[in-house]
Amino acid sequence: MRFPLLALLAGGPAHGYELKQALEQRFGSVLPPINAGQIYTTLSRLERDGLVGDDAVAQNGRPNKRVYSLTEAGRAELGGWVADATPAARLKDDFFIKLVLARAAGIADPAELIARQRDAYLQALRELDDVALTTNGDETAALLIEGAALHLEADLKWLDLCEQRLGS
Amino acid sequence: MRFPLLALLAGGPAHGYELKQALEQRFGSVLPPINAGQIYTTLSRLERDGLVGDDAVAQNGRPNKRVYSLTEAGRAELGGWVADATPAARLKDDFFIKLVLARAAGIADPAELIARQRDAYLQALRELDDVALTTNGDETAALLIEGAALHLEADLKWLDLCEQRLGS
DNA sequence: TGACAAGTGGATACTCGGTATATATAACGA
DNA sequence: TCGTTATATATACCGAGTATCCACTTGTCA
Repeated sequence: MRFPLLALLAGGPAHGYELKQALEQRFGSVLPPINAGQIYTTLSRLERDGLVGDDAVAQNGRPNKRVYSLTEAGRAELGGWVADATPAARLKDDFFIKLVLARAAGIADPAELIARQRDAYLQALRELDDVALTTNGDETAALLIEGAALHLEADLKWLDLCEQRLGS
Repeated sequence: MRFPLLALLAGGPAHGYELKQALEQRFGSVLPPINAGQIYTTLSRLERDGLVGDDAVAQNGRPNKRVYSLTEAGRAELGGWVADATPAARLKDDFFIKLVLARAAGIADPAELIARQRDAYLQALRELDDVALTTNGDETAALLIEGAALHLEADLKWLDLCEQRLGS
């Protein structure tokens, strides 16, 4: 959450609510709704770390708006994030851990686990197709969906592999 | 962490240190080392939730060992975990968010970002190959590595897609 | 033999991401 | 005018993960 907020602030000062809306506008059609609280807690951490500054703007009647802007340190931090490649991670897989441990404990048939998981992935793929139909012209959403589909296809291939190895 | 511990306890009562060793034995060759603290905090949460019970075992000189075992509720919870498919998730992608926001803020060239990310994925693939050479005969590790490789290949395909769409 | 590392066994404090919920007020339509 | 939605922020809480500390035993090597 830190860096997305910094990236948005690179476009100019903004207060929490604006940042939330900007994120929802860009990703809201496919990503789960953002919790407002997280925006504010993250902003206060960024401020604590000296990456953003805070100007209070008085409003009639309402509580003050807090307008955040990037500091030089924040701009540098953001530059580093953009310059560095995003780490790949992704070695740990929840289903695989379940498969291995459930087999070891003798509490499930691996073949059944794999079959059920395959059904779930296929179902998820179909749901992605449905979502894709509702996002007319939204390039960002379309790409996100295709990325998810590619990952699901990789997961399905992996299930096949697991089936072969564990069957033999 | 909760369910893996429950799954291990399905094989019989054990104390924290044994659970840590069991996990490391199965996954240690490829997954990052487990922090012991997390085992104990998770066990205490499981106990708070009534999923495991705790017998203190006195030891000469040392502090007591705490031997945990599954309760009926814990066994039921574990059964539910095994029976349900693991959710797919994976719509949110850190690199993609970076790509979209950095482009919008005008602080990076999308083509460059993609090129750098591709290099990083290719490098990660090579590193996976290296790790694969060191895990002779460990079926679990081999599968985990092949799964990671499949995901990286999906990521690479996705980068190609992003390049096409953003280039046009 | 004496020192130092490694193993056994456990606990606490802290950070971050995420969720839920509380609190005001304004605008707007039924 | 009454309820809903939008504006705007804040706090409390949880789980995952990391770092660090404690205490005692065993092995090992100079």
